[in-house]
Parts: sequence; structure tokens; C-alpha cells
Amino acid sequence: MQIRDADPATAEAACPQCALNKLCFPIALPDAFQSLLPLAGEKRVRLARGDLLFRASHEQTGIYAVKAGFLKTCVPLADGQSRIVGFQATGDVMGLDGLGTGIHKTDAIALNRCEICVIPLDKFEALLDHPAESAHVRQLLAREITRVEEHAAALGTLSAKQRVATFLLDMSAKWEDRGYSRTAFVLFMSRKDIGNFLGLTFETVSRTLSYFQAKHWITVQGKNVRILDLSALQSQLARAI
Amino acid sequence: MQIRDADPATAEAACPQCALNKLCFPIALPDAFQSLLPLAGEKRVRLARGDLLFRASHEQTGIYAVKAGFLKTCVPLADGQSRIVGFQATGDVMGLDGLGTGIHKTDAIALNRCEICVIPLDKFEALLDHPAESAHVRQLLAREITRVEEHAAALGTLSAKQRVATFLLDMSAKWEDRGYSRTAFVLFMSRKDIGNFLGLTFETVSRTLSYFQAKHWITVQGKNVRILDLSALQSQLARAI
DNA sequence: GTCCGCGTTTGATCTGCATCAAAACCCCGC
DNA sequence: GCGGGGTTTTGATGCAGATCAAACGCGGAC
Repeated sequence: MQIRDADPATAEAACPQCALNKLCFPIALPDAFQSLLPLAGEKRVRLARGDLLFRASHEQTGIYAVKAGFLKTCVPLADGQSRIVGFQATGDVMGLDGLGTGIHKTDAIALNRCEICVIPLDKFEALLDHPAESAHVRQLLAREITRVEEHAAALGTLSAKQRVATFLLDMSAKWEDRGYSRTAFVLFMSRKDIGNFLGLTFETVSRTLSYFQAKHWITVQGKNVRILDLSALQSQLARAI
Repeated sequence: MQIRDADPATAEAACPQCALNKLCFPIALPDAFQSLLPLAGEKRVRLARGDLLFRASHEQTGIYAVKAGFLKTCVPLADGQSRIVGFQATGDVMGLDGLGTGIHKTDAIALNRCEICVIPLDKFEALLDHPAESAHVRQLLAREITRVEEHAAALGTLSAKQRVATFLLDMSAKWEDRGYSRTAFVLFMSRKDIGNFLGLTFETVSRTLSYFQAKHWITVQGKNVRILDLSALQSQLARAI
């Protein structure tokens, strides 16, 4: 794991001034608590593609907010394989699963060059003394439960086409949330990662994307996707009747 | 939804005296906070088989602890179907997913006659003012994330035999946690529910159980299961190499 | 520029589970 | 005891997606 403090030369604004503030801390905080936020943004970590931010069965040392870059979260399986259970991008908070036991249950792996805000565990605990922060963390946790439950439901129910359509729509929403186009974006992970996440082989993912392209619902060129017919993808999901 | 206050004639001990206390509130609380716990146990609800404890897209009005009985948690899907994402038994806490938005994202349905402790939302919020309670709720949330992540990983990866083996081992652990035998127990849900939960048809579940029985790893008679060879089931999981 | 390695696409075949079907079983009420 | 509806088991068949295989494209090293 290449964890190092951020280069001061490239240090960025503290969280209250940070453009990501709304995503990391979307709650309107009473002014009294705003002063605590800078505590959280002091420490930075840079990751290169493939680096681990944290590792399953290792002790939790902090909570992480993605300042820039993309990561994946993987559950290790009995046989040495692992399954991707989530992709994180700018503004996402990571490492919350460790709050259950103090031990991470997932690996967090950088998909490209990342910059991460580290909130050391003791500072995090201090933030939690304040009801607004504490409630916010509960919200983040509860939303993550909902997200993973929906993902599990999708894995158990949907066909390959439906899974890939859902995935494209989710990625679309993720980019839109961050102020980018919802119809033209970059898939920052490989086909193999998509397949792993969706419970499909990468060949099936590739074939399905080609199929959607043949239907003129999307265009794909490598990792660049343009959605031509959002409603066609959406209606794909309802067809499961 | 048949929510009604508990019959006083059958009222049980408040939580600090309750045998489930350790499961609901497994943290060693400072004595100062023990006095708060009775707040939580005042109100009871009885459910009959098929009754809803809460419903997806309805407003959250409380947090629930299962005093007796079994329930399932279901995510509704676009097409009107729904997918079971968890089974709850005595001592489990339910309704935490609503903390994200104040709106439940799942249906909670009784599998048999249930008795539920209701913690009204305002009382729950009051409990959260205390760091120990607040931390405990975070732990419950984080553990649920881990559980659902592992379930999603299983749905995306494992074969039918592996899923059923995992399921039996999980049920075994659930009964053992509650002080019962880990080798002889009752599957409190139907084959259809098991299939829905595991992303399989009920026929496949039934066939797989018969297969395990033919291998002399288990015996099944309806909902009664006896595990004869725990390690055979466990090794089934590692065979995925 | 060329070369190499990896990621991706596309094709051909195979298989595990779904689907369709029917019989057996079980729980309950009567 | 008997009858009926739902659940479970078991069997036969079909298909979606896995697996095996090969060609293509692209980005980085030099």
C-alpha cells in the first residue's frame, strides 16, 4: 500500500471551501460545526492504478473521501477470487464498512490515479460527537445498505441485458450527480471489472454493449459511451414482467 | 398492516431485563445509559403470517427489534416482482435502511406469528444523543452493509450448490447464535422464499437439497434440516477454484 | 516508426439452471 | 376419517450465458 501524505505543493482547499463538500457532507450543517470540517481534510493520500487504499481483514485506521479518481470495492471470496460490490468516484465516502468491527471486510483498489482525503479514526470519532455529523454518517451508511440491497436484488433477478442496461443508467446518474453529461461519459473500469460487478463474463458484457449499439441505443468506443436512447434502456428493465 | 399495541396481559420485561438485550444491544453500556433502554421497549406489535411490519416507499415511523418470530425483507423491483434480501429472526433489528432518507426502501413481511418491539422514531433519536447508543447503531448499520455485500458477492459468483450450501451454513450460524443446535434446525421459510433469496428457482433449491441428502451431508424432511457433515458443505464452497 | 502485451470483440460450442409438466406430500378444515 | 389447495419433489426439455478459441485494436516501451 503506497500511503503517503499529499505533496504540499499540490495541496487543495480545506473541505468547507471544497467543491466536493456538498457530496461528502451534503447536509446543511449548523455554522457551529463548520469549524470542525477542516479537521477532516488535513491529510491526503495519492494512489496509483492498482494501489490498495485499504484491505479486507486489516484494521481500520480512517474514513476516506474520494477527492479525485476512481476506485472499486471488492469482497474476497473463500477460493481466493474476489467480487466487486461497488465503484467509487469523486465525492464518495469509503471505509464505512469497517465501523461494524473495526476491521475492513473489503479491499479498496484504485482504478487510476487517485487523490483521497483521509479522516483519521480519532478525528472521525470527534466529528461524531456532534449530532448533525453523526446523523449524516448514519445517512451515508443507510444509503449504502439500500444501494447494495438493490444491487443484490439485480444480481439475483435480472438478465444479462437488464444488468448491463441498469449499469449504464447507474453510471449515467453517477456522472450527472457530479455535474457532467448523463449521455456521454467514460466507463472508468475494464469490461472484466464490469462483468465481475454484474455477475457476468466480460465476453457477455462486450456482446451486450455491441447489441445495444446495434439497436442504436448507445455508441461505444472502448471506454467512451454515448447514450442515444435513454428511454429504450429504461424500458429494457420493465420488460422483465 | 395490523399494527396494534401489545396486549398488557402478555407484556414482557423491559429491554434491560430482556433475554434479547445482548443481541439487540450487544455493547456493554455505561450504567448511566441503561436507564434509557426501557424507553425503547414500551410498545409491542403482533404480526400474523403475511402481515407487513413496514412497507417500501412508506415513511419510516420507528425502528424494530424482533422479539419472537421470523420475517423477510424484500426489495421491490421495477416489474412488480420483489427480491428477498434478508431473513430476520429473534434479536434482529429491522428498519435501519429508512435512516438514509426517512423512507423505507424494503418491505418487511412476517413469515409466521411475530412479536416486535417498536422503538418510535422520536425515542430512537433520543437514544442517539448518547455516544454509546449512537456508536452501536453505526455498528448495526455497518454490519448490515457487510452482510448484504457478502450476499451480493455470493449471488454474483456461486453455483446453485454453493449458494444452497452457503445458505444452510448461514442458517446454522443464525440458530447457533441464538443458543440452539447448529446441526438440527428448522428452515422457517418456504422453498420459494429460499429460491428468491438465492437467485434460484424453488425447483433448483429442492433438487439441490435432495442432492445433499443423497450425498449424506444432510437430512431434510420438509422444513426440518439436520446437518450430518458440516465440513462437506464448507468444502463445497472452496471447490470454486 | 516497430514490437509486445493486454484488453476487447466476435464466433462456435457446451452446460447449468430455468422452464414446463405432473405426481406426491402435507397441512387443515370439515 | 375424507377432500382440497398449496407446497415440494422429481422428470423432460430448452435456452441464456459460460466456456473455449481466435482475431483485432490500442497504448506504452524503445
